[in-house]
Amino acid sequence: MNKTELHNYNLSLTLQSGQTFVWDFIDGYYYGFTTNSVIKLKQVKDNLYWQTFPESDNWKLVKNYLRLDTDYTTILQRINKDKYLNSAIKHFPNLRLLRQDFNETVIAFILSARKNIKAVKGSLRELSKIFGEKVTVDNMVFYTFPKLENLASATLAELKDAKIGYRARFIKVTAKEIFTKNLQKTISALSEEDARSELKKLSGVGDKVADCVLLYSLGFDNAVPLDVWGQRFLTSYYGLDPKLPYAKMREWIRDYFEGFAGWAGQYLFEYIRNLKPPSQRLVRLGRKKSK
DNA sequence: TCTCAGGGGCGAT
DNA sequence: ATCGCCCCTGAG
Repeated sequence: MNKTELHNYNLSLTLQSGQTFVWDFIDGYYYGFTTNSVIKLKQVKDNLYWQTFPESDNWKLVKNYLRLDTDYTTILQRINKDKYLNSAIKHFPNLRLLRQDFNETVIAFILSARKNIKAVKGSLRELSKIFGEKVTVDNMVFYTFPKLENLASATLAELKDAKIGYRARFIKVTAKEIFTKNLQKTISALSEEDARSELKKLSGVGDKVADCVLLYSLGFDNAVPLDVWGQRFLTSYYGLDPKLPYAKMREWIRDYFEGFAGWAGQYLFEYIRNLKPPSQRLVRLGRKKSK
């Protein structure tokens, strides 16, 4: 494998942090699938061992994905402004944000609606198995992330084989929309506000999913996906009214963290999900009875 | 076997 | 702005 230096980067934590669903930890290595490649990674202290398949040695892909061109130290200083962030940073040192492919991010987070992380991972692997391309690495079979044109031309029944339920229609319509209009290119060139607006026109994409794409793919550090957990830390830690609409909550946290709310949100997300302080009762959010 | 929530979004009102 | 519903899974 190739080897390069890697500083202030917790690869394991980052790849398991819920911003991505495509990585598996097998025999000491992380294997992740993307549109054209499977990536194999391992961190040993300040070194990164890496390889790509079937095209080998694609450093550009790895470097871009891991978002190594980031002034992490400065960002940490900016967001470390209260006891919650201070504690989160201590518990989850060197947690980073990735820069994932646009198409992959849109598809993955459309799937995440009303699904848990494990279920999203399962569905993505099913879709890849059905619509991706087989790649054998270390005598194991992986499948590349499905291309949009394949998802767009699939039948709803085929898509539903991936256990994605009502999201099948969203995936099909949005894949076709992005592919035919080349939206990856046009949206990538927009400002954060305009990009959010365009993203929300896509089927299955609302505020939360749009913010995921803005932060995890397009690199807008101040975009914050406020899922149920985000709304919980805002109400539990910072005293926001649970009834505040999404846009108001977003406005508050963006104002508070001044430019890097996305990073702060990622730390707080890990913190509240994994530590769950016993003193704090989790707020129940907007679940209606369903029969 | 049953209940419940899961990193929401859509469409009707 | 609010509300019922959407399909399915994993956990308890």
